[in-house]
Amino acid sequence: MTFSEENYLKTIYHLTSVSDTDISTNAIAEKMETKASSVTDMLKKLSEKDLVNYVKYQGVSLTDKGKLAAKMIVRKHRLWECFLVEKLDFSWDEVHDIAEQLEHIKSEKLINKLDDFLGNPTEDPHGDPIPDANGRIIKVEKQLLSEFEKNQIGICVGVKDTSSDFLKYLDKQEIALGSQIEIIEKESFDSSFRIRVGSKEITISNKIASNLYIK
Amino acid sequence: MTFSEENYLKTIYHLTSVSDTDISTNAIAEKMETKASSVTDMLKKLSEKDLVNYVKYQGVSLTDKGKLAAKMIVRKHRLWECFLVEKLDFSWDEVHDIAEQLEHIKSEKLINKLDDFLGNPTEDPHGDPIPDANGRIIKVEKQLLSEFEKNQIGICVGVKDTSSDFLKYLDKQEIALGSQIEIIEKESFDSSFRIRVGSKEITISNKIASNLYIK
DNA sequence: TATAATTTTTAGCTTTGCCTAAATTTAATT
DNA sequence: AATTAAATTTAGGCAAAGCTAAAAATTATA
Ligand SMILES: [Mn+2]
Ligand SMILES: [Mn+2]
Ligand SMILES: [Mn+2]
Ligand SMILES: [Mn+2]
Repeated sequence: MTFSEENYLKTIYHLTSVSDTDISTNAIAEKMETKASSVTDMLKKLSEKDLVNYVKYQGVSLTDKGKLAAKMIVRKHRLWECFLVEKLDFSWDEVHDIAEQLEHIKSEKLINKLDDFLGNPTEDPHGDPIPDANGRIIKVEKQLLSEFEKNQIGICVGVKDTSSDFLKYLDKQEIALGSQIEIIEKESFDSSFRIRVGSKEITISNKIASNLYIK
Repeated sequence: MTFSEENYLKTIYHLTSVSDTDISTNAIAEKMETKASSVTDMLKKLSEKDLVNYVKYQGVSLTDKGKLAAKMIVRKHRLWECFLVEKLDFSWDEVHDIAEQLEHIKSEKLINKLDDFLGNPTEDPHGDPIPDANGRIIKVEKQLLSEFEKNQIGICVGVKDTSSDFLKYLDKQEIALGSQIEIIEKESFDSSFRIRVGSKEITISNKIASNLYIK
């Protein structure tokens, strides 16, 4: 499987986890920052290999084979992110781009040994679940902070947006995975939040609150 | 720089370290298991980028820029091999192919952090030197076992052939880096050797002796 | 329902890296 | 020195993965 094929599978997998309906050519093109015509070409190729169910003009979905392949790539991506943060002392906003490269390294043995070396983590540095060697995922119940109400208290367990900008903003506000967050006030006008993080009280916009997972 | 360009540079670098004259198109083609015409194409491209000095029909050599780039690839290759053996518990005959992939991961920061994580090793699992971040190499004097004479004693510090087959043979004979080797007898007829490794006495062919570095 | 807008596919072109076969240059032998 | 052999390059093609522009299908709207 080529890098490009792997990237398409991963993109379809991620898009599926949001909507669960068939994925459109344009949605894939947008996410991959490529052209719809290029996507069509690749869908034919993936279909030929039984990795996706593709019906002209009707969108695409992963076959079981394709879903497993996608999960294995996600597994590699997230395990490498763990490695970078926990062993090499990278910060969580630096690891994604490097993991985008490392996820394409081909060796079952390598990834399983890496898994053991890291102590078989179930989540990556952004709170996303890591599929095991069989593709099984432990789902953790979590809600967006934006869905919380006044006086509720929770623990930050993940981020939806994993962009470097957002993660650095969280660092600045001293919000990290494991931080306790208490809703002090919810401003009805702009849906911003007044929250307590540790000992500090800060105000965050609704956009921020919509990208923080709380449990 | 593409994977292919990197592989060509690395190959030219390795061929140079053997002969130090200009490298022929055919030599590169043979080592890379490709065709001479493909090599010619790539040499033009590398020349265009000032990575090699290339004169039609006259062979090729690395420019300073090309040599440094090659060393950085070798550095990555060997550091990853160290990682695989020392941290993930791979054996020395399993790591080369995986390192062939890992050496193409692009991130200065990654490789320097990996270097530190491993304790800044100066040699890889096969006894080959690891260039530092500036491309400097600590050369260790070493001779081939085949050049040794009767009654000489030395320590095995490297292997010339790094094929899995040869390394597995050495494992079977319990010869490893650091093993003490004593020449008991040198058979003049076939240039084979009777040697003592640790407490055992074994006979090895000249071919084996010509692939073991001793100090 | 007919037309317009949007989405998707097809057709044809580009680049990279490889190939085979033919031409050219260099090296080795009469 | 002329011829033969070997090495190298050129010419022309192919597959992967991308692109633009045009055609076709689907969806939305008047
Ligand atoms: Mn990531
Ligand atoms: Mn992640
Ligand atoms: Mn190696
Ligand atoms: Mn090595």
